[in-house]
Amino acid sequence: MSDARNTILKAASELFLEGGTSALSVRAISKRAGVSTIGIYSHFKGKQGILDELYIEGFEKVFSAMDILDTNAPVRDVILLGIKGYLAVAGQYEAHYRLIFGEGDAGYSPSKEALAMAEKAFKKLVDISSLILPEDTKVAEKQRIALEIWAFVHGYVSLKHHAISTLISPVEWNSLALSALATHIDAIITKHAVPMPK
Amino acid sequence: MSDARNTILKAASELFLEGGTSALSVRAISKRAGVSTIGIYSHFKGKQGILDELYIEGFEKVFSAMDILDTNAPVRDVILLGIKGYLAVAGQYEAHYRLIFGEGDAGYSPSKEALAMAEKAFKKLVDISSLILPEDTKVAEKQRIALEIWAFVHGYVSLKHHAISTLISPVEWNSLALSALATHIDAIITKHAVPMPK
DNA sequence: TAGTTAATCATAACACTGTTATGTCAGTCA
DNA sequence: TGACTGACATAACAGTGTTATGATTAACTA
Repeated sequence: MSDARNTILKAASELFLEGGTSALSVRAISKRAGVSTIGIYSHFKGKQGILDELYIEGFEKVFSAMDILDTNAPVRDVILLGIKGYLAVAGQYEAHYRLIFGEGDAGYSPSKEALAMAEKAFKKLVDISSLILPEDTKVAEKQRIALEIWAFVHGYVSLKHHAISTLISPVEWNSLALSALATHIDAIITKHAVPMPK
Repeated sequence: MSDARNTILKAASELFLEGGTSALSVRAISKRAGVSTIGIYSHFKGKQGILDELYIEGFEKVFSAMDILDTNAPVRDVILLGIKGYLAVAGQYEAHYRLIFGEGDAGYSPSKEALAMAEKAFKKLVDISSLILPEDTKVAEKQRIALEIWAFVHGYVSLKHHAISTLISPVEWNSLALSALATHIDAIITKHAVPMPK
């Protein structure tokens, strides 16, 4: 019953990792999975359904990469560790990452379930980001800071995917991102520092 | 001679602004331009050629948006003005922006001419970014800072395009980006400040 | 047990995509 | 005049996602 489903999903995931979205045609998936094209439609909601699964798969990777809350290092280093994990996942699962941010297949828009996964990951990011903020910080402000960090990190990843990346010296993008983020996080910390009581 | 060329290009640009990449099929362009599909291939290098023109068009918009060097305001404000222009262009020409950053049509990769335009724009960004750095700063360091700013701004724009944008309060994304960038630029300035002579 | 119902699968087709082979026609140049 | 080059049109090819049609199988029900 769910045997064919897993076979299809495995075939899709493999093709996706190998050749990205361009290698992910319905016929290619069904061929590798050893089923007919109609199988994609009886077990999933067509190609949209397949992409949804991969979208969720990608966010799960990101989610687990940020799983570093239970260390007792300085908060600054904890966050940088989370960013490092994010960058690693983005590099290792580039096709998934591109899909998540619309660089994979124009015309795909995530379903409700896929969006729920994205929301879950963002909440985790908010939790991590909150570590550098005073406890009584409002939720909106916490989200603002989390968005700030996310935008910065994602900006590096996305620029790296851009064709212009060849123009820039082949230095490690990840270390560039990490040092820039370190600077910015320090700026956030000092800005939100509890003022000394008079 | 170049009459048909302009007609085709105009039709393509209109379709692109109206419906993005999904509305930009070779047949749709030729139909609106009143020519045969083969016209796209005799006047351009197929769809790739059309996308190249739009890619360059997009970078030209970005380029001119950063055209604020000749003001004599504080450098910090000059840069923020450039960023404001960048954000405005990104919002107004979303389809172009998505195309530039691979969110438009997977499988498209810019030609040499298109990349040259991108390089030109990046150099301008480096020039602007250099305003907050000491004059004797090395080129590599200037590029590093420019990349930093670009990544941050682009990160906001790209996240705004992401489906998760609905999760976040509908506050103006641009003002969020501007305030975050202001914080970061201040951090850069203080970090690169010429140390007081002992 | 017999009959109905639902899900799975295969074949083939439809409408769409970018691209191109073929052929026509007009203009240019030697 | 004759040869050639470029623009144009028609139609086709190979690919895409999707679905209508029909066959087979499994499960549940009367």
